[in-house]
Amino acid sequence: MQKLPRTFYDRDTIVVARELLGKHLVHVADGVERSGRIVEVEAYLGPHDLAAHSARGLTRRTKIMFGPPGHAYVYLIYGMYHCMNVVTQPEGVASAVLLRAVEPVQNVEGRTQGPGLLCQALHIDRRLNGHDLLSDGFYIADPGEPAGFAIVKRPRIGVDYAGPWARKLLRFYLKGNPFVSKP
DNA sequence: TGCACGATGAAC
DNA sequence: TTCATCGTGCAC
Repeated sequence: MQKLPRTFYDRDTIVVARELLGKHLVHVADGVERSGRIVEVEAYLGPHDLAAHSARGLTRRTKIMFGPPGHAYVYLIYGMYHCMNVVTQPEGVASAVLLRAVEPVQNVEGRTQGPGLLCQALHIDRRLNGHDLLSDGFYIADPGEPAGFAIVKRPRIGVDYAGPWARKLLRFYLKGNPFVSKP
């Protein structure tokens, strides 16, 4: 299975988000390799996107989003769940793709439909924040499946406070897939 | 130094 | 609809 190259992430965030669907997220922890097929994502376009953390500018938390593409941006939300993002576009452009749901592939226990559950099932926490996704142990790969699936566009979840940005169709998922968090 | 509030999920 | 639970960002 081919690991995605840096150039895959160094492109327009919406393009990267759509093309991440069907790819496999792989994480090796405690000698166990866990992986899931990405079925739902959301694009966050900094710094003008009011729904993105990067809208507040460069801070200690968001500095990863401003960094080079192909790195993981993992943060704690509501004090109890983690969210996994992939940094996109060149260094200095604060944009990322939130992984919202995966379909279990290998060594996955529990549910994976939703950003918090996804991280829990694949043992992802904020120790992985800033991790290079081209390294061994934590990466995204192309399983080489034929691109035959339909993609659905919807507004993002949980960002109603973001005014006009809340209504933009920046959430993408595989049509009819049972592992999508909110069809 | 203090405090209001989430890119959530599960229970009621 | 409500609540658990805590790091972050910004006001004092």
